[in-house]
Amino acid sequence: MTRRKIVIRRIENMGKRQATFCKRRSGLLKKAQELAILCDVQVAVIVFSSTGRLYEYASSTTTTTTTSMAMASILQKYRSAQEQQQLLNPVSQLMINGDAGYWFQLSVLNGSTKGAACYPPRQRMTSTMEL
Amino acid sequence: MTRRKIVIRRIENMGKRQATFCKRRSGLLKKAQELAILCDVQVAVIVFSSTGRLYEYASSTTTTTTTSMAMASILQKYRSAQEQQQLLNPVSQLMINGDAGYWFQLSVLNGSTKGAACYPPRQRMTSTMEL
DNA sequence: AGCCCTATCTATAAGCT
DNA sequence: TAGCTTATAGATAGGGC
Repeated sequence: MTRRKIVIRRIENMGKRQATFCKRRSGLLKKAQELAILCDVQVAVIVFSSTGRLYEYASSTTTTTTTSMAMASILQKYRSAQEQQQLLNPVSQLMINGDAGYWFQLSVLNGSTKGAACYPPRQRMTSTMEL
Repeated sequence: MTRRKIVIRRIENMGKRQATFCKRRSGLLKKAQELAILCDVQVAVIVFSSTGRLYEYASSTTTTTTTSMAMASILQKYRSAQEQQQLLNPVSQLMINGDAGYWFQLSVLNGSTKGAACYPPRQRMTSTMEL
């Protein structure tokens, strides 16, 4: 982007990587806010540094007074959207929404269809789990 | 940014707003991916258009093979981080993590402190709810 | 670890299809 | 409504504190 063009791959030098992280992280959050304001849409961004530190942005509405509330609202909507998608095309993904409270399992095994849906989930399903 | 400088406020013209949304949305998702790769960090972006259409990006790991899984992983981590924050400073927020399975209610009413925590949640709490 | 500087690269507003 | 073009605004790599 600037004094020299760079290739998009992991920056090996730790100091440079940290410096770039600082700059680009702030740039990303700014862009997210601009998008939300300019286009009047809901935007959520979550970033975890390699040390586990959290940076976030969530566009707010009249009913969301804090970042956490705004984020919660968007994540709620995201979960709903994922459910819709799952219902429309149940076999497209073995697992969705690993962190949500809703679970749908639909799979074809040995020529017979087995299905299960429960809320709240009793057990997390993974792609390697035997059904 | 270009032929003319613009102010960051809602674009009133619907056609222009849609066009800008299309461009900036793709720009944001690209920047998110670049940040994740360059700096080797976890990044999640969720965007909902005004019509409710979902656009997303989630940096993947060796254990996340789909976008949904990658997103789930990051949202899981986000929820954990929010819990940590809440435990460190319980009164800082009335509600956190509205879409998660953990709930903490701590509030001061009429001079007396009332607290409650339950999992899984029996009822969603809002900022206007009587405790 | 975070700023400043600034040359350079990238994103994108307008306009047109 | 999604692309294409181009001039210009914005982001940022490298370098120095």
